[in-house]
Amino acid sequence: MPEGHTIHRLARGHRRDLAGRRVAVSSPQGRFAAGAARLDGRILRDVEPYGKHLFYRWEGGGEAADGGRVSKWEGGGETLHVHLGLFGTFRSYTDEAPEPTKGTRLALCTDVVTVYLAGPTICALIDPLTEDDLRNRLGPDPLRRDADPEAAYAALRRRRVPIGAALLDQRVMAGVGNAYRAEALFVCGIDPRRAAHSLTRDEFDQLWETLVAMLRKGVRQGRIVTAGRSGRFVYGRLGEPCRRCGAPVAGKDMAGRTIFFCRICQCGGGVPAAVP
DNA sequence: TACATATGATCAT
DNA sequence: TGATCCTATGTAA
Repeated sequence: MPEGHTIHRLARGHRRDLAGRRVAVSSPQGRFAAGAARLDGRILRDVEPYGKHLFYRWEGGGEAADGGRVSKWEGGGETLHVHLGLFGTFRSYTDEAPEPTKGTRLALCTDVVTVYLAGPTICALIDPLTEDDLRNRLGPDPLRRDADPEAAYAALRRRRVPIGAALLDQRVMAGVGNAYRAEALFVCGIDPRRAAHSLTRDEFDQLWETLVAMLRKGVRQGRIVTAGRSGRFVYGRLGEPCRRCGAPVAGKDMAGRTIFFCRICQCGGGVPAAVP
């Protein structure tokens, strides 16, 4: 589930349900017990998405358990950082919440909602310097208004890897995952095996616009729908007929994951498919 | 019960 | 490139 659209959608929902409210924070599984104790009972100020990362910001510095000794966690600087990785999932319950599953790392409860987080790659408190380092390593996020596509273009021109690999590199742009890289390259008629730096300016512009449109649609719909009412062009369709030309969809390992593409429709600078 | 699988990322070699 | 970490779900046995 988690590419950038999922993260931005979660941020919206959590901002709506949790921000401005006092939150009971716990870690049923126990692996985030210390962090949860730091946050428990505080008011969530805001939730910010960036690429596949979520940042939860809290009011106040909390009452230090050790009686007020200044630590790096105090002073209002701590932020909850969540990255879902491949397996992470959030679940929200507005009615009665079920018992958390065995792997529930984090529980956030307000008077209106209970949120469970299981399986994240990252669930940790970070200080501002750590957050800076992290964000400086991320390329522009097509879903953010402040995204600067020039930075992504410049990064692509420097890469000596295939464009299909470069799109998964979060330093190039943040938020694109295995499904969107395949779908966007298909729509733009770009062969994923081409060198990243070989993209023309026009090709890059079209690719960026396509990703912005696709990701936004994903946020609206809560799932990745790129072809027609409920389908996808190539992602996960190995061997099935291409929706444009009928040739079997190809699969190839690229950057450790399978890239799906059409050898006919994406032969270099092929004719672009219709943008959804 | 066991296993395969999944839209991610890091670290070691 | 391969090993590793994280969890839930669906299918096979």
